Amino acid sequence: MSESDDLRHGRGGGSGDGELDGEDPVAEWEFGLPSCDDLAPLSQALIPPDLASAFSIALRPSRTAGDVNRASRSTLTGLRRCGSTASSQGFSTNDNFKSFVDDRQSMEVEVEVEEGEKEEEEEEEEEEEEEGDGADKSDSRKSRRIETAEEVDSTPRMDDSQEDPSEKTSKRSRLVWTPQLHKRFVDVVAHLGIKNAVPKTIMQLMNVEGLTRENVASHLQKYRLYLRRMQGMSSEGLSSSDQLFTSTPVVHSLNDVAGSTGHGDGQMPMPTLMPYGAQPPMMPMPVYAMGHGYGHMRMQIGDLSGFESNQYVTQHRDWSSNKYGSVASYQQTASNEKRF
DNA sequence: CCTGCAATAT
DNA sequence: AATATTGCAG
Repeated sequence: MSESDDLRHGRGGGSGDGELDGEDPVAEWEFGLPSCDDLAPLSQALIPPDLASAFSIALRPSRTAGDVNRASRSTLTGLRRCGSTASSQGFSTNDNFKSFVDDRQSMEVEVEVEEGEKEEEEEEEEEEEEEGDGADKSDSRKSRRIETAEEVDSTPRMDDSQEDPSEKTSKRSRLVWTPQLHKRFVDVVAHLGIKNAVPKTIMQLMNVEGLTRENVASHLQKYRLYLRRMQGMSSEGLSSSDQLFTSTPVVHSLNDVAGSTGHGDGQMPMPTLMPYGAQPPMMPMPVYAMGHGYGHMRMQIGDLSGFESNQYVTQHRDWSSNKYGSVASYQQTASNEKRF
């Protein structure tokens, strides 16, 4: 109990905290999220033409405007949530948020159907780095379900009969934290800094339709536990005094210290301190690390500063159907939080 | 009211 | 097993 205090930095009280009210965080939020970079060209075929032809796969015209548009027709639904919550907290920064919000349906949550089994989830997210020079990268990746028909429709599916996208009263089934969703979560958290990384704010910044504060809170709780473990281990071997100094380069408390730790790359934010080979036998944190079938743990960078494009070296195309355009670019000023 | 966290439920 | 809920303390 007492130990948990380090995480709570008294922000509760009342909403007022002054921190949120300020413009600082808000300003940073603007570029906070991944967007253009991730923008995986939906209109782009997932498989190279040559490869496709090699397998006699007919490349469909690709999902262009049509499909994309289809996937994004549920517009302002996201606004309702953001709007209401925002106002309740005095978030009048709509202008800034607008960037995200405006993009509305940036990402739909996926819901698990309890009785019905789970069909395939989203597609893959292969490591499409642009190593260019490397060239030794054969495309012999795993050619998974290549033609996953439409995927992202929109609006979370409820278990079966409960459909009331309007508002509450609808029992959202369990939310499935897909790697994409988690990534978004991590990105937001990482760039919010421990100070503002609270459920409500995270939820708002993630701007995922259907995401509730509870969803985030629950996930956040788990995420924190995970981080704690990591930190605990890494600092364990070192002199305990380091902890006292809180100057440990690691993600000391969450990821506010060196903004660099944030975002892994879809995986967990690995503290820069931990050697890649030093991974514990098995870290429980499935969803992100490998979750369902995404067992590839590619590099876990760990440093990268920021939100720039760096983090996506390994994988792009994330929240599939969303066209971020306005948000544009979190410049790199993203020195993000910390300080203060 | 909101957060964080453990325990507990599904 | 992964999430959701609940209860409690701040």
